Amino acid sequence: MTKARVTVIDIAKAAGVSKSTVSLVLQGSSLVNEGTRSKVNAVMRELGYVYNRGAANLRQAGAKSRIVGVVVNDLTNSFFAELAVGVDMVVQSAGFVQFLSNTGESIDRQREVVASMREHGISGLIVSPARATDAADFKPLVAAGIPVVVVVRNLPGAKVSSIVSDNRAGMVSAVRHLAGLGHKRIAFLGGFPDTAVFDDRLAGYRSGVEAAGLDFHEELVISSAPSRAGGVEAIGKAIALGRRPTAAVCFNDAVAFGVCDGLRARRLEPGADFAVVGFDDVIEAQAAVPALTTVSVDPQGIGRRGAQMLLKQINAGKAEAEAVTTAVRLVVRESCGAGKTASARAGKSVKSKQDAE
Amino acid sequence: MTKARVTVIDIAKAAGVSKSTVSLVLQGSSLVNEGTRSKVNAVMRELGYVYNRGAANLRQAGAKSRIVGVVVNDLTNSFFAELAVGVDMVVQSAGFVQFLSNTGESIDRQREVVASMREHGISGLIVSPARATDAADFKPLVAAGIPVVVVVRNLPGAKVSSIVSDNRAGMVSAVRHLAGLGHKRIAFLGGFPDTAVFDDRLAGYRSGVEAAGLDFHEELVISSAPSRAGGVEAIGKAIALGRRPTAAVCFNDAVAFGVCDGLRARRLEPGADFAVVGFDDVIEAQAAVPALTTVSVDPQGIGRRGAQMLLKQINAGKAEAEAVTTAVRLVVRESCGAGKTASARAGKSVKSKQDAE
DNA sequence: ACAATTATTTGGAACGTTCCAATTCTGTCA
DNA sequence: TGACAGAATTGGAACGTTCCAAATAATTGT
Repeated sequence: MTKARVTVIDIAKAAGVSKSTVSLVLQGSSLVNEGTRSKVNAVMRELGYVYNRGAANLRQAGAKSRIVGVVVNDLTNSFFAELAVGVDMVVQSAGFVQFLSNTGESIDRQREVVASMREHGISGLIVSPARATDAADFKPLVAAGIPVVVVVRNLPGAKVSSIVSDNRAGMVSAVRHLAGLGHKRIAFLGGFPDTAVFDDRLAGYRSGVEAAGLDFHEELVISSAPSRAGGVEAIGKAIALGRRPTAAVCFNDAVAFGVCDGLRARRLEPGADFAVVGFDDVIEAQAAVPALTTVSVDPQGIGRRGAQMLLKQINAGKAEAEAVTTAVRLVVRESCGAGKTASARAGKSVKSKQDAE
Repeated sequence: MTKARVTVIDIAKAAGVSKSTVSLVLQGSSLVNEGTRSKVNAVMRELGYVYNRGAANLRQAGAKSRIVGVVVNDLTNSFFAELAVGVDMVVQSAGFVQFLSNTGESIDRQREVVASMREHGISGLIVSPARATDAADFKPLVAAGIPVVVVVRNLPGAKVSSIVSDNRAGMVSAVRHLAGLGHKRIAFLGGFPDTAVFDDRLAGYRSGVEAAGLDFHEELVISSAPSRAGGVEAIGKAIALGRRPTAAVCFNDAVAFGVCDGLRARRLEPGADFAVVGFDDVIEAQAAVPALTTVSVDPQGIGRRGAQMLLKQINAGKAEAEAVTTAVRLVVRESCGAGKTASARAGKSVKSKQDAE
């Protein structure tokens, strides 16, 4: 129960050196004699000294606080939780620590947390922006020389780095797979049309359809909330169609699960009676029955990659914005009807390959 | 692209007042004249001032940095992700910000992140300790007057607050439910025996069994890793038993899912041929087929509650440790064989009630 | 109009660190 | 031995805020 906090001056006094020397030791400078260094270290341990990073980066103005901010729009979604874990891994082993906040798609909340993070002097920010985020919102940050990396959702006008998955290519391969299984009418289900991610995935769907020599039908594109409930709704409309589709690619896995629910409610078995393909490859995808065929995007990898990019920019002082899109791959399981029969070894993922049943 | 950071002094100069006055405004003091206040605020907005919290809490020594540290052992597990979201909610709306780190059950990592958080001057810590955490590890923190709240896993010897779910009662009600369905041989599957949580749940199982007038058989307790794979393993051993059980309560949901896998591999249908009950109620529980009957612990609620407790202690200066255990409730779905037949409306949770089929 | 209050405002002096310039200590070499 | 280079150390002065005591301005009562 020591009263006052032990400071660098206390250490200096106890070790019989000056505070400057202690500071030097703290920074691992090579200027200090080996003997003094170990003595100082010993005293620090003995007195239970804890470094005061706040004071430090008050002095080294504007420099490195070793804090990175991480803002995600929905931590409840395991996709983002994985992403955060990825970020944490590289950030942590670089000696940084992460401020993590959840916006729950609230743009106000987002503004608040970003402001708060700024006050705390973050040296960089990784953000998966809430829907309808204004690109200008991050202007002040970059103007202040704080690197920003946008992940998962692109932010059209902003001059910041971004890293998004290859939504287009993912959908193309999903459609190609279904077409290879003989499907002629393939629907695109779910998602809000006002987002960049939706546009990309839809574009991929369209070019996949055309590449397969099929016709693109407007009516087969049915948008809905990107949720399980949305999926139920979308498949309902799809089935009500005059010429109903026999397969669907879904905006994301949540929608795909909803589609499966909707199918079963109509006594149709996903996989056998109707092919379903998701997008994201959330952890539940391989656990579900039938296991979901889906486009895997490796959120943790995105997190790691984004963190690396950010750290690079932090260290470089000021790097210019770069935009990378990460590869995705189709993981064929059961819900598309192509997988081997359900076995206890569910979850064994198979590289995209058109092994028709 | 302003060069230097704008400080309280710049504001003072521009507004024609002293820095002290600006500081007063910043803290919302009632001492300052309404006119000056609004003028200062205007100037701040105009110059794009950002508060430097680091400098501030350097001065108000040891006081409030408005940062709380959150350390979880496995963020990938949606249980903990939800918990983090719960914490974030209350912490955020109290004007705090959270440092979140993931230990991945590594005790070294845990030590590192806690140290790092301390250097950053957190004003409190919420931690779900990694397995085999030494109670003494948090001694320095509390000695320094930093409140610590342990969640989910108890830390026997430590003089810190804790909030854990009522593991015992949960298991009692699970067993009671199964017994009410007519099961006579109920197994306890999964989990590592060296943890406090395991002990509690096992104790609950035992007293549930005895309360139902059944005999406790050592052989029906089969431990394993608390994972899906562990569940597969455990059910394998259970089935190999001379007199095999007809139902099982599982250490957690992951184990329960593994048990279902293992049953299906042996052509047994969970729910119909063998009753399975989990623990935790992770989000996948209601999505799975069959939907998992499980003990719901509301991780988000624990997060909220823990955060409130922590904030209370932070504000109180120094509150003594309190230990709370939160109520749990059995959610009856399909995997125990008691649920209504699987419908599209899966996920409708039912309050524990012995509605035998 | 004057003292007595009360309402505002204000210069330093901290807080714990890092940086700079300057100092003291070693040897070493002529 | 004295000069000199290099190694090791050191005393302030910052950094941007808050706090304190004290000063100034505005208001009141008489």
